[in-house]
Amino acid sequence: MPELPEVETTLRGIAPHLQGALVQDVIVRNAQLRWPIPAALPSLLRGRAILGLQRRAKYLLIAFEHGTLILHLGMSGSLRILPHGTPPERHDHFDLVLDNGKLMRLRDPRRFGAVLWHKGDILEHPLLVTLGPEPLGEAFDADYLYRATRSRSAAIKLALMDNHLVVGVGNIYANEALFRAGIRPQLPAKRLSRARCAILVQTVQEVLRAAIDKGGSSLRDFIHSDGSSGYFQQHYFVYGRGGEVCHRCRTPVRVIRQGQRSTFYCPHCQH
DNA sequence: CTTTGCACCTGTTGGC
DNA sequence: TGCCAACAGGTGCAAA
Repeated sequence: MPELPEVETTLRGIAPHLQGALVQDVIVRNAQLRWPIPAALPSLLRGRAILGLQRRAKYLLIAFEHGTLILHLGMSGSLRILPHGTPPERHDHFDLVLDNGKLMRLRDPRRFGAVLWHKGDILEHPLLVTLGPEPLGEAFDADYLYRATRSRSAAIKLALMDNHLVVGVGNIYANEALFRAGIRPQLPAKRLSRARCAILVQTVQEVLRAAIDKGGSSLRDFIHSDGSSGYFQQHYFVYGRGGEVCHRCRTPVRVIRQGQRSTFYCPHCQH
C-alpha cells in the first residue's frame, strides 16, 4: 500500500502507543515475508523497553537499547494497535505484544514487507546505508537534484523513483509531482535545467506534504493504526486518470509504461 | 558507475 | 455469470 505519506502517518499513529512500553511477547504466525523474520526475535525482544521510533525512507525503525527493529510495509502492509487478545485474521503475520494491554499487529497480504533486526548503528544497515536523501529534508534541494541528475540519461520519472537519488517518492507522487512541475516523465534526467530542478523539488515536497497533512489516506485500502479506514477522495491531477481529461486543459491524460510501472501524464501540459 | 528487467505474493478489476 | 489475464502502493538484486 504505502507511499511515504502513509508510512509517516502510520509512524505517528503507532508511536504514542509504543513509546516507553516493554515488549511482553513477539508472535510470528508467518515468517515468510520478503526476507524471513529472524527466528531469534522473540527472545531478543521479550522484556525489553522501546526507546523511540523514527522513519528513514519507507522503513520504520523501532529503537531498543541493544539494537533496532526494522519494519517495511512493502506494497500491501499495514500496522494496527489493538487490545490484547484480539483474534488475528488472514494475513496477520506478526504481533508485538506490549505490557500496556496493547499489541501492534502487521497485516501484509502480498508479503513484500519486512521485519528485521539490526544491532549497532542503524544507519549503517546495508539496506539503509545506500539510500539517498529524504525528500522533505534539507539535503534535497535544487542544487542537489541538478548535480545528481547530470550523469543520468534515464527518464526523469525513473530517476525520481530511484532510492539512491532520493527516497520516498513512489509511483503516485512521482506522477503528480511531474505534472505539477510541467515536466514530461520521459525526459532524460540530465536534460533538466537547474530552474526546472528547483521546480521539481518544490512540487515533490508539495505533494508529499499535502498528503501527509491529509493523513496519508491516498490509498484505497489504507487503514489507520487505530483500525479506521482512512480513505477519502483524493484529488489527483493525472494518477489513475488515463483517458480522462486533464483538469487543467481538457486534453486526455495519456498512459505509458516506464520500468514496468504505469505513468500518467498530460501531453499538453507537460514537456 | 548507470541501466534494465526480474523476482517476490495475493487480491481486485476489466474484458471477453 | 464465470474465467483469466493484467494490474496494483515497493525495491533489492543480478546482469549487462
